[in-house]
Amino acid sequence: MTGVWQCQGVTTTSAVGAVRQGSLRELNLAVVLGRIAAAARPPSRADLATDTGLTRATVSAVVDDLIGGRLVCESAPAPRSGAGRPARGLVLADHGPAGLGLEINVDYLAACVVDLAGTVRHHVVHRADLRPVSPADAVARLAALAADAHAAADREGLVLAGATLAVPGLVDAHGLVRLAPNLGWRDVDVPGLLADRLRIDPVPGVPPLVVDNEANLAALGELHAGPPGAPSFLHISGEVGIGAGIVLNGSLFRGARGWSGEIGHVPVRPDGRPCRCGGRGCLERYAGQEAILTAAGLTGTDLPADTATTTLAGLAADGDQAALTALHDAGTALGVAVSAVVNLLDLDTVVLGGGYATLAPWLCPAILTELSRRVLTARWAEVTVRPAALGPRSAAVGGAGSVVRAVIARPVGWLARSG
Amino acid sequence: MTGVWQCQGVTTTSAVGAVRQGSLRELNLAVVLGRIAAAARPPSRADLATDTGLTRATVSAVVDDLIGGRLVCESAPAPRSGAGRPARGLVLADHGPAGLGLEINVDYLAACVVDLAGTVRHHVVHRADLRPVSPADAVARLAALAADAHAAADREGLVLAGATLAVPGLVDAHGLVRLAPNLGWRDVDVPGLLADRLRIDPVPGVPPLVVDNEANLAALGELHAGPPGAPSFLHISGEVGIGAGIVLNGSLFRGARGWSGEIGHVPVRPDGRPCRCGGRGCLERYAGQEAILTAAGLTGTDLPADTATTTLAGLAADGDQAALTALHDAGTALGVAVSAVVNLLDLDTVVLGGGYATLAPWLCPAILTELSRRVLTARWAEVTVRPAALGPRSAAVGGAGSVVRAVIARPVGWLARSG
DNA sequence: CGCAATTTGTTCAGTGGTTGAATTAAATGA
DNA sequence: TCATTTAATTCAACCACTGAACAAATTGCG
Repeated sequence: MTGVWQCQGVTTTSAVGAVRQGSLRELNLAVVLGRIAAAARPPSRADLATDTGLTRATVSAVVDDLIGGRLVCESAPAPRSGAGRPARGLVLADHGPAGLGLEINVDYLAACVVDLAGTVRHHVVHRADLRPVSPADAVARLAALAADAHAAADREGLVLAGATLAVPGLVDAHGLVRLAPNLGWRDVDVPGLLADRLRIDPVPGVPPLVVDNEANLAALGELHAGPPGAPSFLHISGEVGIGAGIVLNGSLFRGARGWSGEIGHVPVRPDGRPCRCGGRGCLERYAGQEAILTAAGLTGTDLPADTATTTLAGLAADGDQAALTALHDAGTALGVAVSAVVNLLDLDTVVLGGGYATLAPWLCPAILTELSRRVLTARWAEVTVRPAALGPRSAAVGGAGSVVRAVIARPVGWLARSG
Repeated sequence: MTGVWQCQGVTTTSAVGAVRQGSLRELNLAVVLGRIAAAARPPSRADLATDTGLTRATVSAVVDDLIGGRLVCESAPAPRSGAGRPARGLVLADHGPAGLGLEINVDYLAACVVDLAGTVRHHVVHRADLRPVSPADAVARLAALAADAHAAADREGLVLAGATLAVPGLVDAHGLVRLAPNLGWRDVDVPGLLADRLRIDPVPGVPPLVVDNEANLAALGELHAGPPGAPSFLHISGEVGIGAGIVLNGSLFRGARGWSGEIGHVPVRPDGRPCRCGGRGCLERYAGQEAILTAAGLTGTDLPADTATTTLAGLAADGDQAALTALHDAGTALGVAVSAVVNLLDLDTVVLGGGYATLAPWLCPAILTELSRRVLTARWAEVTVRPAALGPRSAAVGGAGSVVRAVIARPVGWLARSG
């Protein structure tokens, strides 16, 4: 008896819709555009044909549609070795659809524009303490930043296809911010306040405004910034609270209600300090921004959070003992929580984002120590812990990126819109 | 500005292969068969047409292929209300392909046959302490059970399309059992020992033998036994060790290397009892079978594990204080670990399987108490904790089910095989 | 310089599979 | 008995992919 032996079964094709006649072209448009987006260097039509298994004739037809829709451009012919007609490289258009990324956080507002290729074409961060500001006022200020971003996009020949707003809290399926504890918000209808001010010409299949948790979007940003593929990793955002975005097999896992990633209340000392969540010994009480700053003796200085983090990093770099101890202890607590996650999900990568991105050099050793002690499979397979590629404040960029990914995933919507 | 407002972004179409001409029919065969499998009552061709969006003509053609391939049968016309030609109901064939499920566990062997519809057509459990038995001998005994199952399938007109073997340990991508601690196995090449004895006529697209972790397969069994849909839940198997199968959006999540679900070593008392994994205060030390039995005063009785569990359940039912306390404490430990998982993944359901299935009535209250204390979103959304629908020892059934799911997910393989 | 070799991209008749409308089939109800 | 209603099939039309042939553009060798 011969056959291919494999351990893991076939992944069941999750309720894919039926394939109608027209869906055929629709799907192939998405496949070809996806390959162009994922390719390391500009592929030729012939490359795409061998890559996808389609014939060159089909690929040419599909690419013609994509070029006609201004999603793809022909780049300068790549320098080729060997004989034969030189290939014409295909790249994502730098003047087509773009995504608008927005963020409301505790101590800043942000807006950015990301083009199809994932390049950040515009990015503005506006520092301000938003805690004393009403939701309506905060949204009004954000709308001004969004208008600037819109103008910048116009100047660069980009068309905004949708917007994504990152908030530090729980968001329900309708975009309602159910709870943003560190902002003091509860049941705020952000889409209702913001939607009419954005003036986005809707693209079929692309939601004009998505509101999502900041940690989720930062994880998405990390996903798109990294090499193509379907990685699984945990992205931990250390802001005032601690949130995590979970990327599994290349897509964000949001949980049954979109509220996944609440790692801040994993117990790391079950009989430890009481937490405002009602539990005891939650991670947030040992590795949250406040806990670290207090342990390092930086409390009461009334610095903005990001400045305090930078100060702390500076102290640690200078060898300040209190800072080093505080960071080591926080790293240990993080390590306990992360070990549980890695044991459960068998992840091979943990990304430190938000404030942790800056503090990563001093957090990593303690985290790795805990991982090697507590992860059952540590002997066979390494777990990588690294700072976020996009650095802190990446949620807006991740959100904008998710808009263009939506266009790339279903290009027909865009093509139908612009004749 | 109008449009659909939604919180969560579009799920990116994960690297789907290109759609060739022939794939069209291939995909629609899968879609239609999937709907027939998922339907609550036998659907008619017309039902399928409105359901899938295909035309009735196309559905008829597709269904003809499926009936010709003996995957689907016409059932007796369903009693219809109202006028009109009565519909002919379509059901999965009870004489077509079937799956062989096998299990090697610490104290029993099992083999079963499951047909397309998910009905268990044959099931044999052979009790034996496998710890003193060599892997080769254990596989030889299992092969005898498998031969019986094969004969039973033949008698019922079923054709085995593939086999799945459940083992209580870590399995790598090649089917190698890297470590089965409670069985004392290490780096055992089970496919090499078993494959040639199974005599399975391979079906294209269906792996002839899959080896997987027992907890994963039990979770798959639970998934298929439940209502159709794409649920997310955690299935906890309490055997000698504690394993978990994680089902996310209707598919099993296996992790980067297939080793997800190691919940037994989540710390629930970080400075608690030392564990053989090297950590301290692991869940297994508080809610593992040994820990519970010891706490209940049932240790040293040298009973087989399942008998001991039944005995314990009997004592608890009779109000034995030691048993009740032991179960309450185990439930509390489980609740701490489960809370962490629920906070992280936002699951709405936790299923108690393996030995826990029997003990669920006494474990649930303590688990629910911890959940309500520790889960941040508990106020908005309930978490259901329930015993496994398939009961204990469901891994073999789940494995057999995963074989038929593979056939349903890609029926062309089967159709190509049998003219 | 010229020509074969090579690779890219396009053209075009052919085909598979879906489409939509018309038709047949089989029941209910007035 | 016949109009009404719903189910399923038939068939010409059509859409998008296929495969082979062809045109285009470059390298390399004599």
